[in-house]
Amino acid sequence: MGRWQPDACGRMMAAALELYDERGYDQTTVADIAARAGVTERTFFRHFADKREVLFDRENALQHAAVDALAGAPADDGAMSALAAAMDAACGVLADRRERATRRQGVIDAHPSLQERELLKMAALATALAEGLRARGVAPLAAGVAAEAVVGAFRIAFARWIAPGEERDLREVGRETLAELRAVVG
Amino acid sequence: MGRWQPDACGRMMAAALELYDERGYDQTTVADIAARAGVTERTFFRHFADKREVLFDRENALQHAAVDALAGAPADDGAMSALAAAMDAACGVLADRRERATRRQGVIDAHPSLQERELLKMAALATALAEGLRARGVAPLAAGVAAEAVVGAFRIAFARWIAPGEERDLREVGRETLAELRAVVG
DNA sequence: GTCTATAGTCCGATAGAC
DNA sequence: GTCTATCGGACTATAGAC
Repeated sequence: MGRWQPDACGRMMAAALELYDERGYDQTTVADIAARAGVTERTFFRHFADKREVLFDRENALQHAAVDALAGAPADDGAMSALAAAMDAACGVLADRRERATRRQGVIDAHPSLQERELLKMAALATALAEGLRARGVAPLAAGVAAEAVVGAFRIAFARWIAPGEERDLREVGRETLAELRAVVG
Repeated sequence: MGRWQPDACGRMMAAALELYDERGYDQTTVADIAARAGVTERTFFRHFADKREVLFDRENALQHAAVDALAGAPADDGAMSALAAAMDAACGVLADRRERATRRQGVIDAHPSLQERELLKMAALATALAEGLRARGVAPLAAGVAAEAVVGAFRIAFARWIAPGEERDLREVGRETLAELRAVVG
């Protein structure tokens, strides 16, 4: 065992979520987070680009799962079928973390800066999915609008899933939301 | 004539766009903008919440035009027809400002912070349109997914419109993009 | 690990319009 | 007088530079 406690990154992420939740984002300084995680301020900024980024998965597990599922969908599936598989995969990543996802989203919803960062991540997801569709031979314009629509549906499905009283699995809510998208747009 | 030159707000917005364009967002300080506009730093922050906000219309003309058009659509129009009217109205607001819109978007595309802010504005637009649809009697879930999809289409239409070589009116590009959305999702 | 620039806030003061 | 807009300076924290 080395000089430092292991998993400084994970400790900072946990400390940040706790503090943002307890006393609010504005009332929490990076120094507070670093102190609770047992590191220095400098270490925080070596791991995370800014105070917001600590709330977001640096591995981008959600995006990778979605993009992989898209690429793995049967070649003769249409754009929407492939996107449905991607959405299912994305939902699967979060499905067993409802508790933590709810707390995290509460923090994000409470501060516009955090909402902005989340929207940027979602936009990156849409861009990646559109790229994946084009790689499957979908026309560029169709790929763009379909990816945007499905990511929008994902955001809504997620919001419904963490709402009080919702008991279903995220994948089920996602499928229902996607069906609604087809119904209302088509 | 008073002690101050009129339209300090407009001068700051113009100065900011010029400076962000000329030397980049990071290389421009609020003091630079204030100096070029002939005001002090303090005055800048009285008008704009932060350094990013100066690039965004405080009147929210786009959102108002879209929401008004949505409310004014025939009562027996479905969600997508009403949203098409809203999109057309939104396109109309920008249609005769292609030059300025292109320059502004170039600045935004060059910096993630500005993209985040823009995405927040778009999310607000989607929320407002979803609310407008619910007021028209559209079911909440359908209203949400339809509004998200159409705002996504609007963003793509806008990007295509300002692309080099595109000669058509934004409204025409918008209608085509919306048709593509219906085709690929339905 | 230290140092610094700059974003952004808070206090109050002041000058003009009405 | 009230109302609104500008200005001055001090202050903290973020974020990047050295």
